[in-house]
Amino acid sequence: MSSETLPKKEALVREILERVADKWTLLVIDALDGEKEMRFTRLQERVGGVSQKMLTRTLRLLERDGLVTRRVHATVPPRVDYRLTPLGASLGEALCGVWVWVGKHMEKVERARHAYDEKLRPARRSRVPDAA
Amino acid sequence: MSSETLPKKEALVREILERVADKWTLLVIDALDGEKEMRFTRLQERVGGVSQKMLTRTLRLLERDGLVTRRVHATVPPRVDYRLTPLGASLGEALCGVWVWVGKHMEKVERARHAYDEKLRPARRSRVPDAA
DNA sequence: CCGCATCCTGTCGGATACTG
DNA sequence: CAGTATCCGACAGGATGCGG
Repeated sequence: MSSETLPKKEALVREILERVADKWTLLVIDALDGEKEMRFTRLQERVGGVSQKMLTRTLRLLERDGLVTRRVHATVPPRVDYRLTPLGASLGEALCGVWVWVGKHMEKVERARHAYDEKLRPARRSRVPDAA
Repeated sequence: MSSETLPKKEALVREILERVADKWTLLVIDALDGEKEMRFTRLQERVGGVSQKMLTRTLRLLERDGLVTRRVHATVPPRVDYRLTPLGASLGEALCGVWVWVGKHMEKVERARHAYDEKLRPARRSRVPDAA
């Protein structure tokens, strides 16, 4: 954890964090995790709700970062298989802790939210800036 | 890890993940982690690069989720202290694995990126959709 | 089937100015 | 100091249509 690292490394850490912390990346890694290989369409089903545009983009970036491999079969109709690299799988492991946390504590979070929202019921609603 | 949960729980997990996975939340949790309490401005310095608007919003959402407490001192000039709740600290622990991963593997990621970018040098640049 | 190109919208998020 | 209010540009990301 923690902070005072060299600004160079610091910047890179942040960049990678922001890369991984987008809307779909974690879900794609999760979907791929534990499987040998998966086709594009199957992956899209497993993730659920992702457009093919975003799935494609997400997979390309993961491929670029060396976390996922992309294998194109020269068949017709085309078939493309994705799988985690060892590096990607190791990230999956690291993320596992977060998944466990969410599964374990999400009800507390839900209760906290309701309590928070209740408390400012009558008067000025929404202390969260830019919220509707 | 993994998938086949009830769609209800599944949705909540995803929502919380998406909440945590924004540009600043992880960095704020990290900055707060291990400290007892921190003032708004100090926090802003530690995170680095965050506008007060985004810091405020991020903190409000964390407060709503029960991960952070907000204490206003009725002094002049005003003073507001933020700190992680036990729940927030436990999330910090879960995230620790991700931090460690990034610190450990980011050089491999960098090398993978360069290799990827090199490989499609001459012809059609950028296989990543919507990239410049 | 996979994925690229285009269009279009909402939201994210920075800059700035103002208040208690 | 710790916000709030406003403006605005940039981009994430969905929908659709085409192409190999």
